[in-house]
Amino acid sequence: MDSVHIALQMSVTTRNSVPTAPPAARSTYRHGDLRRALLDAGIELARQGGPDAVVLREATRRAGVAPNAAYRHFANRQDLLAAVRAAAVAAVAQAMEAEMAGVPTGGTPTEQAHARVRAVGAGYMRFAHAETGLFRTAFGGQFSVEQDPDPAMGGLTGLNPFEHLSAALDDLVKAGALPAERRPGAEYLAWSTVHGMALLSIDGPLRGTPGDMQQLLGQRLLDMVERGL
Amino acid sequence: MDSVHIALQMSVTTRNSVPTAPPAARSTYRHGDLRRALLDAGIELARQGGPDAVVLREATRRAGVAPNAAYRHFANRQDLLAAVRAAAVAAVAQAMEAEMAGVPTGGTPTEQAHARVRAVGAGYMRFAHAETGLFRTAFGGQFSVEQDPDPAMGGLTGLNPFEHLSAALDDLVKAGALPAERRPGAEYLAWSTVHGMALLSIDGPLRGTPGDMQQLLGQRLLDMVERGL
DNA sequence: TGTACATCAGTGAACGCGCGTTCACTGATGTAC
DNA sequence: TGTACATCAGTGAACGCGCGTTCACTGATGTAC
Repeated sequence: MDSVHIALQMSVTTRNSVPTAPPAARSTYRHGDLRRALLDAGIELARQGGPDAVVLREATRRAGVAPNAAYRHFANRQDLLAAVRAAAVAAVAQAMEAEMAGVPTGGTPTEQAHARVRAVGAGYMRFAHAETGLFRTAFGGQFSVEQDPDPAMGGLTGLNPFEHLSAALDDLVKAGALPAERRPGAEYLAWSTVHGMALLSIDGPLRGTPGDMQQLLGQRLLDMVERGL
Repeated sequence: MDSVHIALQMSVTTRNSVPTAPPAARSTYRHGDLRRALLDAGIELARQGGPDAVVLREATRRAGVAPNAAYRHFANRQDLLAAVRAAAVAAVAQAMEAEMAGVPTGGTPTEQAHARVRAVGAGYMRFAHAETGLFRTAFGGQFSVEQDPDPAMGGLTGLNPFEHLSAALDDLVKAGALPAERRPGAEYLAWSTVHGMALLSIDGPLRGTPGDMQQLLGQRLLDMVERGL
């Protein structure tokens, strides 16, 4: 979980950013980096309340700026939300990367490949649990991630979550652990599975279930996918 | 698809209802069955626009009644929405029942049991596709269906969707097609899978995909579950 | 190096919106005698 | 069978809300000469 959080911080703060101006009681007339400040505020809102909580006026309030100032940097509310969404998707990608970084390097290529697929899925579910609001922002409403990939949605490796999954499945084929004729469309089968469990854990009947219980169910789910694919 | 639609109509109109008063230009001061009219209007709104479209004022408008008249029959907007949700969940149950009714009666108990599980899953996904707005209302936001079952959420058999799934899995065990030690929690694995695909088809990357393609993917998904459980 | 000026980031005030909900009411219904 | 009355379903008007967005503006910045 902490790795998830750290990954997120990195995506939010470290990436391509001029150092942010002091957030409280700006003394200068110009803000310095209002776009970044609004985006950060939007991300924080999304984190706490999901996409619907990304409210233009609240973001400007937090940035200490008049409501309409936002229109210098975003075309409208949708535009801000899209930027927040991209950051949220990128954070998912980083959660996957963090999970993959923990995969032991030993073992046969087949074992490695399986471990990577599992890491991708586990990262996805773990993120949903640890950063519910952002997960909802990324994948809760309408979304598409696969074609015309937006670089802003990539993690540190530049790959977005869908691309991570695809790559892992390709490896599975290369390692001979997945028959090539079953490869096409397999992303959607695997993704469905993990996506469904994430949502059941967040919104559905698994909401109250303790974390380690969910962890366990998640593992069984991944077993099922591994066996069933 | 048509079976889904018919099932829905039944849940909406036929069940436990006094015949609805003529919807246009009421002449009497009293409405006759305003509660039912508001519920029907709410269901129609949900069907077209999901849960957020269930707007109190719009429902009263459609019923030809002053906005505050709704408060004679529902405590508030939430209360109306909950009633709509129950109807939507019941409609899902009926979609499953319609699908199960199509299962051929021949075959071994094992084949039968497998076919029932598949029918439950297929009904769920088919409903999501055919009645997107209602599906979102039933299972799009926060929901729980399993404990303290609300009879309003049952289909014609009285079972709600979760109970249908549970029963089908129990049968699988009885038929010897699922080891008993794997039974606990299996609902959540199966449900996750199908739930995820439903949402990916509605909101996600599979949105544009033609129906028969989705049908095919759905079948592959069910294959995977069958093999993996 | 100094000054005039264009640029454009942020301001202040205001708008229209539709919503959920509350108030004191009115008029139809059905029940008690 | 007829009348008085309690009940309560639906009315009409109004409220406060926070939102997104537009307008004409002001004041700091950096560039051209």
